[in-house]
Amino acid sequence: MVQCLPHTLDLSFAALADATRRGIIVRLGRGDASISSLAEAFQMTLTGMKKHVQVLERAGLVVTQKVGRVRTCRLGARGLAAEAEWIEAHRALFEARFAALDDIIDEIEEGSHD
Amino acid sequence: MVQCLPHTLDLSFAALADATRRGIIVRLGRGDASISSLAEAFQMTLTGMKKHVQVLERAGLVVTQKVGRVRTCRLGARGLAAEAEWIEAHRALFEARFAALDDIIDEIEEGSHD
DNA sequence: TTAATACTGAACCTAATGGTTCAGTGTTTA
DNA sequence: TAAACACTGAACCATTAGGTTCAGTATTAA
Repeated sequence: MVQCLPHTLDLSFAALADATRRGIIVRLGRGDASISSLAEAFQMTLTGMKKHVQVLERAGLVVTQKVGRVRTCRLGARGLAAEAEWIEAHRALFEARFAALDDIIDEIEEGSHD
Repeated sequence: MVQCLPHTLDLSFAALADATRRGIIVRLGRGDASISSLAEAFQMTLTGMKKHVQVLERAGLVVTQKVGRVRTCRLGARGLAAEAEWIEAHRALFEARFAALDDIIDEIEEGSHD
């Protein structure tokens, strides 16, 4: 279950690697928003915001729907489950490494007695 | 506590957005490794691997140390804590949104009775 | 029907990525 | 001391990212 298509994680981690896009996620968490309201909130052109939303959409983090002339953006159903799963699964690696390192340090300190 | 320097998350999420670099993390979880052994494992030039390691190092996910002619890479002490924290904190946003959406769907279905 | 709104697409710009090769430098080994 | 090894740095290349402007199109409001 830990194993998932690398492609998906590539897209979603890349999407999260930008402060504006993380801000968009936070904003959409408080309610759906149009492209233009997001553009205004983040002081950016419509075109620029549309690109950010597209990045989030390709990553599955946001879905959009156009009604009339307004495109409404909302958080995607996929959520952050896959990303949370990868990070949690690999956090253990770091901790295990440091447990091992601590043992080594203990050994060194016991050996030196300074 | 949830709020942290955007810069750090920018770097670490960007570092995680590449399958090779995620692979390096997994690999280092099984033990420290030199640049050249990583380069061989991932079928890449030394120079290419060094760049990946630098990206991970700038993100604080990996630390390196040069002894003699060998640079040894290991997992960084920072771990994935900040990234896990952001993702977990914002996972709730998605879920809350979908709880709200479910309510709306319930209302629509109760209204239509088809 | 005209004007304003909301988006879209193409084109452009600069900087960063992800890789390479090639020419070093310093370290070990024979 | 000479050869092999492990890395380093500069230069290059193609692609992508993150933004812009400008010129549309479609929708809504007056």
